[in-house]
Amino acid sequence: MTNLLPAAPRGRRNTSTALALPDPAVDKLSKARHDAFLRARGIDPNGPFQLEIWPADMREMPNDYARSALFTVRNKTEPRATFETSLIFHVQKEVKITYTGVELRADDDELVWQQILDYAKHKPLGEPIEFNLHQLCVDLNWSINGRNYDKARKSISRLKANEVRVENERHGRGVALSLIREYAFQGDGDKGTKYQIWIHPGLITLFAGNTSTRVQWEQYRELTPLARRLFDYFASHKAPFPLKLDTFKGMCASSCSIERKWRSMVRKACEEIRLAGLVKKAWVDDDLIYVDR
DNA sequence: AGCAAATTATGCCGTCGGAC
DNA sequence: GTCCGACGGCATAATTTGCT
Repeated sequence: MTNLLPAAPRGRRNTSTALALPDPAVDKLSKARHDAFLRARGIDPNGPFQLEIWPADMREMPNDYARSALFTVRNKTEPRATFETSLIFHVQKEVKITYTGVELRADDDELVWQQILDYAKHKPLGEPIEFNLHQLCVDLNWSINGRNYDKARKSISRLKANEVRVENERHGRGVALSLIREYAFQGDGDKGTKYQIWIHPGLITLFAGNTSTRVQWEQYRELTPLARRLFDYFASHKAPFPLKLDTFKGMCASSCSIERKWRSMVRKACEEIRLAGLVKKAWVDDDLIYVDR
């Protein structure tokens, strides 16, 4: 569905490799460790970096994001919060994510970003990708109307206006980047529909090796936000440990204050991912969420 | 009048609180 | 546990308005 994009330039038609290492103050030791990390995963640390081309019916997300509260689930009556270098909840203690910007929700931002990455996979990271809002809405299965165009515009703007800092021991160094590095559009900001987007090459760190998760897009994009986050967790593990109800609540940054209510919502989400055919079985027992894939 | 665009009405959805 | 309602976003239908 990305036929408005040119075919992937596979060759080594290089843009400046200086782009590849944007951090001016990176010390040699940390760079060496990071280079080794990339090399060990078959990636030339000098770039150019390109996402692996996953199948057209799938989308991909870094595990470090999938298991964190970067994308939240809250009632839409609750206004989006603003964060400034706030520590974002993460299931694993050894991963530290610090976020600055407007709260991103699983309801829209998560899907929009995944779709944009799908456009981006055809080119080396750092090169502009082009699409229009009609295409985006079709790919998200959002109906084509002005409101959804506006929703997409706002989402793109939120994805641009943030800083996500990920520190994971395994990476060899931390990365701080914005989910969208830069974008341009044609025409009026409120009405433009043709977009150009640049993704930061540093994002490759989060995808390097076996550190990201692929999901069946058709089913995934239809999930309710809560079910989507639940599946994010299960999908990102080969053999998922049972997840504590409370941990999952942290992962969603939910503001639900009634324990029983939370339990019942999660049970519904379990049923939903089962019905979607994404898992064999998912259930809540005592304070744990189990899955059978 | 004839048509399309704009506006309004109606009903559904997901999260969350609360009643029983 | 089930059920219902508030809330605001959304789709769709029904209706009005504006233009030629």
